[in-house]
Amino acid sequence: MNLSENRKSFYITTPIYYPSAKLHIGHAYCTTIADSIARFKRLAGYDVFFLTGSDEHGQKIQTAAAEAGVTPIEYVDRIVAGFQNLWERLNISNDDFIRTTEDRHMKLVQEIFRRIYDKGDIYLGEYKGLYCTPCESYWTEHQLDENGCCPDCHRAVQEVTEKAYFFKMSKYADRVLEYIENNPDFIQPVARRNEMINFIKQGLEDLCISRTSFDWGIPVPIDGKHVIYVWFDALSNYLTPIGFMDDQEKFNKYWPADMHLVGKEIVRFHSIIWPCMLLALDMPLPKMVYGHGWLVVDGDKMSKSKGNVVDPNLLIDEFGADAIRYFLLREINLGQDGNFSRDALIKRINSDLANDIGNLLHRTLSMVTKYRDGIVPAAGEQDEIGRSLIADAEKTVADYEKNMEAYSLSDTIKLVWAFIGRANKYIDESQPWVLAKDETDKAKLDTVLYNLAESLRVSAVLISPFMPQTSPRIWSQLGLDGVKAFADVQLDEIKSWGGYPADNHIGTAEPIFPRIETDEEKAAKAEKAARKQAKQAKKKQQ
RNA sequence: CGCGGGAUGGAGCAGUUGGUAGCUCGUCGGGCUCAUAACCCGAAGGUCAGAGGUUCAAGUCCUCUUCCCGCAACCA
Repeated sequence: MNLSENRKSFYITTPIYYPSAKLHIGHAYCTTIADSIARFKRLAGYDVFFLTGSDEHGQKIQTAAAEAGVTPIEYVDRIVAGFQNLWERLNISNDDFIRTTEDRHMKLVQEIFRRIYDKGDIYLGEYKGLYCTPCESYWTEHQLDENGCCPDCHRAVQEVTEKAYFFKMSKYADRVLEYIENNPDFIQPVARRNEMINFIKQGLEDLCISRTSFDWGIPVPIDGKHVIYVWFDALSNYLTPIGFMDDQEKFNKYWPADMHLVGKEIVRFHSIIWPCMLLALDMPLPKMVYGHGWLVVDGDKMSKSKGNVVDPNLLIDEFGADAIRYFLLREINLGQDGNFSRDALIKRINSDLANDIGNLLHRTLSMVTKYRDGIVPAAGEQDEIGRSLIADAEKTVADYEKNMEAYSLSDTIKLVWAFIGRANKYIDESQPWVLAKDETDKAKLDTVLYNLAESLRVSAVLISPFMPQTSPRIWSQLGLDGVKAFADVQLDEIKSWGGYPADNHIGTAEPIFPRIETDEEKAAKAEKAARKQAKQAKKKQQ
């Protein structure tokens, strides 16, 4: 019998991003969160499906492509290649990448349109909007500039009416409200949930789902003059790659989704419009919509006009993917806005990555080399300090799982780093350099070295959802490649102490995170060190 | 009174069902030398935006005020 048949499934999605421009650090943030959760779930033994993609239709794309002198599909092909490249560089482990321009998706959208139409929940009506003719765009009243004109070209807009298909969303408002109220965890965090409840209580209007003013979209199956407008096209992406049209078994395994991770500004679409659509299709609703916060840059909202948009590719070039991932996940509390700054990033890299875990690995390997010719000995009897370290490790793994199941990523990372700190302290407490001087302490030193190697093995596994590149490097330096490929390691394997094989030879040691020093920092550090040395020299003389 | 979020030691943040205010960085002092001028210990520093109220007890609940920030039917 195949064990995998019985595994619990877990389906997680990010929004599909709009390729009108390059992705920025905010997109990377969202996708990194989803990736870390997906990786954790796999580590914990779940059968995971992790989806991201791109939302490629609409007026904006059509216009941008025309300006660039290419066809819309040529235009999006190029930008979407950039998306995929970024995810590769960030080590995003998505199981599929959905593009709304793909055949498989267009067929699905037409199918659900037809089903809901046949049911009588779609009707032809009139869409009234404020239209800017030169820009060929509709605007809402709030989007207009201070003079009530087009926010792009600042010319007058006119109220225009066009025929459009509408989805009877109002019909499902009560049922969605009921679902939200009966499922406290459906919308996270709670602040967003309250907002949504309020919003529905104000009453829902029917939703306009087609346009005739542009044609870069999926044709309405019953009316060639119309293309399907945004929500039916975009939200339904979550159904396409898991077999809605062609693989019922797969579909049943993964639907309903366990988690739609979205930015806070689109919580409404995912927690109201999307459930209404699913109800019209007589389908189960997703278990959770999680609205994460936004990144502000040095305290300012990121925007093109401010020119402070952060390009994740440049950050990866400079600091590496894992450092960026670590910073985003550690520094920002899921669900709240968070601040991104270069200074804070460098501080985190130096203190947490270089000093704490990097140096723990380095000093451990160095002692194994120096005292035991590169072989991690079997542990002798554990003394009290050793036992406390072990107890700490086991508690850390248990708490880790609890926190990750609750999606408290930042708290989880703090827990792991508390353990790394504990291991560093263990070295000071047990003073291996003293033990090394006395042959009668041989067994004690063996135990210390073993405990450190094992602590690092545990740590490498714990950090792997967050830093998927770093873990295998630690694994390799610990000499574990020949024992087991890191990719096959499961969380269960660190739940009890002693998994590091005794008498194993370590690999080649090299710093995993070199410190990043600006010139000023270097100077300040040098000065401080000099002062300290002078003081110590003076003391010796006395 | 459109809806909502935030205001906590120099900086960035935690504070679960109300019960002596924590973390990281930085600063200062000490220890150690295996290590990436790293690591470990200790200290200083906050009347928790302001005012009032509930309570034996409030950063935590209620009211008001001030300031910042989102959303307001396609900016993650």
